[in-house]
Amino acid sequence: MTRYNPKEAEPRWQARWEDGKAFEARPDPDGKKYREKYYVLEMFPYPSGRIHMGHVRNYTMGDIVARYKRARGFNVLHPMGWDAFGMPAENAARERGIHPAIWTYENIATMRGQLRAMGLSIDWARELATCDPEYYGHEQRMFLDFLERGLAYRKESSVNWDPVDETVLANEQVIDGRGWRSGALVEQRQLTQWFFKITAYADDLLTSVNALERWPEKVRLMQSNWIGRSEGLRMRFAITGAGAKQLPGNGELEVYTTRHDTIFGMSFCAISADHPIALALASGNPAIAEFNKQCRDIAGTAEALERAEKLGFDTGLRVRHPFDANRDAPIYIANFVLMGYGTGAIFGCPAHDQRDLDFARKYGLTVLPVVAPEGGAGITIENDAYTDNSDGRLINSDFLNGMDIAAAKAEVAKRMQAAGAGEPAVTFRLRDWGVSRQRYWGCPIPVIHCAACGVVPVPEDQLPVTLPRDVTFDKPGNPLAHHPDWKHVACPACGKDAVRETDTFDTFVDSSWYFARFCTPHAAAPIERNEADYWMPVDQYIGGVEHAILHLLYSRFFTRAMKEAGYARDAEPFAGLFTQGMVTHETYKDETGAWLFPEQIIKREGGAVHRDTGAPVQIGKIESMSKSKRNVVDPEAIIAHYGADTARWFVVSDTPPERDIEWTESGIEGAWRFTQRVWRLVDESLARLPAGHSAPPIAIGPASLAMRKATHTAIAAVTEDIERFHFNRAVARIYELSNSINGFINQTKADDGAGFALREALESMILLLGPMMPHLAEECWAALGHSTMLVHENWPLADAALTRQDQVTIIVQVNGKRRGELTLAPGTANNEIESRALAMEAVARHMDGKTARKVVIVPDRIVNVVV
RNA sequence: GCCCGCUUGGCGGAAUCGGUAGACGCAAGGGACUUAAAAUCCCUCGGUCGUAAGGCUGUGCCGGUUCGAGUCCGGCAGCGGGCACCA
Repeated sequence: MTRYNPKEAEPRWQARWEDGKAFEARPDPDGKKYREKYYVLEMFPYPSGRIHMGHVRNYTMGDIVARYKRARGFNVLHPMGWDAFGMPAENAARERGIHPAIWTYENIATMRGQLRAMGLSIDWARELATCDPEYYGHEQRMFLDFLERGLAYRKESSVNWDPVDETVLANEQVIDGRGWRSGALVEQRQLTQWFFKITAYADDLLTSVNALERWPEKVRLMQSNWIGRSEGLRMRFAITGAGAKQLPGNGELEVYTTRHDTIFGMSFCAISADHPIALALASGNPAIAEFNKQCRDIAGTAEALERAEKLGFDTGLRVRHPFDANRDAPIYIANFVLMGYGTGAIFGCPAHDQRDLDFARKYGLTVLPVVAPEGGAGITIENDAYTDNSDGRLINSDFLNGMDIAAAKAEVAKRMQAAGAGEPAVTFRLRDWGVSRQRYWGCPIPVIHCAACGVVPVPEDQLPVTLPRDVTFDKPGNPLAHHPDWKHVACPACGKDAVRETDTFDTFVDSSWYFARFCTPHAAAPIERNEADYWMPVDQYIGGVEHAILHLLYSRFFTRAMKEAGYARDAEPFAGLFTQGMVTHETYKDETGAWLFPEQIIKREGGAVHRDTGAPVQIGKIESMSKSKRNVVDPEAIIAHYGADTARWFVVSDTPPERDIEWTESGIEGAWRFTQRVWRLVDESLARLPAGHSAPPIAIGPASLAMRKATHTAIAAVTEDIERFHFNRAVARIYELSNSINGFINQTKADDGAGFALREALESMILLLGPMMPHLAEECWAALGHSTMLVHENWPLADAALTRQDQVTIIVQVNGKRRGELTLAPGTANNEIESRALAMEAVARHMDGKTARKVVIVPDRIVNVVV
């Protein structure tokens, strides 16, 4: 008996696949139209240095789909690339003095080797890295097209500014109001930045997401909530008193509300600290200026905001109630009103909005309930606003009294419209996408700023605008801005001295179109439509849920923009999406509370000890693998020890792919045992197998027939499970088949057709596990006497005649409780089933001498005698 | 706070349409082979009563619909995720 040695076999098969260009994707092969395309893509990795188990899981799933679809006759595109721009490369430069490009390309080389060792069926000829000018030059080109179409624009916007590092921080880089690296207090700064007009597609992005049937419901919902459509009324109130006309808005305050039914409960209006009126007032009033600044500083830090008290500043201005000339309400500047949403101004109805209520209580404003719950005995408001917006009738509201909420809304909208003081409005939560980053390691934004001509696009023949290589990271701020000469250029329009834009793109821009570039990765244009139209959209996209909103939404926007600029046929990039769960592991701490790596501990009965010192180890929670908690297992070490197939098998066994999986030592051991078991089954069978391609035997014995049935049942089940992404179930079905084969081999006598049945069973099992364990499958396939590679084989087909059961077990119940079973031919008539059931001793016993009141029969399944 | 999801043996999980709850794997226990170990193979494995046959009970908790509920409906609890002054 020989043992399977993955260390030797895996590189050998990888080389053979490569030599045979087995995974090279060609559009429309042989000029024929009958092979349907299938584009499977996993989210490309950031080249951090080494692959982690999350990558192994993600890429194994994608590879299963790719190999399966290939075997089903599809023309499969399965590429790989690198999301290669981003901060860690600059951090490495600052900390270790290594150039971002060197660091990045070294990491790519390492990780490419690791991915290759996994035996993924990838078309490496299409590999790309976003930090390559060959890639980002096309991005710049498309940006200029977007600019021309008004899909990209510049505006001033406030950012989190770290005054020590002289850099803009993302929200998640601000911790307790301080920069994550410098620890300096973060300020809000107004900067002119580039934006993509994603809001232009807000409605389309929202309605279309619901049509993406092959996306998880959860992701569609998250996107819907993120876009956040609301229907309401925009209305204008007259500001009373002298001088009102001089204010922005020409004497009117425009507010947006979705609760116009509560207009009679209005006790104040509030405007944002950035509202034009607030800004106008601030210029003549230091107290207001100070208050506005305070609001902005709080707004910068998400955490502080959470507990922040409602604060207001009474402007002294008042608005007249639109339906009651005798009523008016004060205008406050309030810290909880956002300039970026609606009109930046609201009317406050404390009785029916919690924020308004908190504010009103603090400043002693009137709280008048105007909606009472249906059929209720009146309403009083203490500390909780009545915010139900579907159940209730209007009170204290003049002509609205007695109406339900919907009717009251309609009535108010009608009257405001008639008065020319309001109109229905749809508002989105979604904001335009700010893409400027004050960093070096990103795609340069291809524009030039000229004192005379303004913003001038870099002419096409000067693209790509490449990053200068000679940069220093010895001082804070953006190295591109510090570079002695890179930014100084002649204005393309007038020829005078001008400067380049030194901001680079958010790396989400790079990942918003890489899937399209994969279709024609070497084209001179960003996209070659003929080929791209053939491959796009991605049929199956696979990645982590953490990208459920931003990456996927940005890609959906970008594809729409590309379509508008003529680079794409379809608006939606990803027809099918699967979000896989994370890989978790137990955590370990020593006596001092320091985290320990899994390989530093030994498990003992009831606990664990340190491998070297023998000191007790505390076993902590099972958490997502992370370097900081040291609960990581290195894929390279696992592959070196067990081989790629075992690792691949483990990450799809037992746990449904969308859920978090726990990595365990015993789990990988179990997978390893199965790897060897498959080889052994094949190896031990060789002596008793007939040659390949023999016809089914004319006579077949009962054991061999049962084997054939088990084989075809497994084929049918595994096929369906892979189609539905139930890899863990497919694995279970393959285990069952291997158990059947093992039993078949171990039985003493071989009946008619045994050799044929055994070969069929083994070959089917090998074909079925091929997508999961491709190297082992090739090795077995060759051992079974095949000279061609398994990657070129077709997927096995289940013979319906062999998956049909010829005996069914019918459960016999009395009053819904299981009392026995009948084994009958499928399709047995109901009266036959009934009489057989009633004849059973166990049934008679539990009927207790009573007569059957009713007999419920589900053919081939169950019979229930009710007494 | 709002929205969404989940809850099944010691563990991961299976049960596609309301019809045998616990497939398959892991762990555990017993046995075979072996000088021994490893590897491998066989058996047992929700709880409980019983020598057994066979009962009873059991899918987070309470209630409902149904001949029949892990599955459907209502309520509650716990865990997880998303959003979070979005008017």
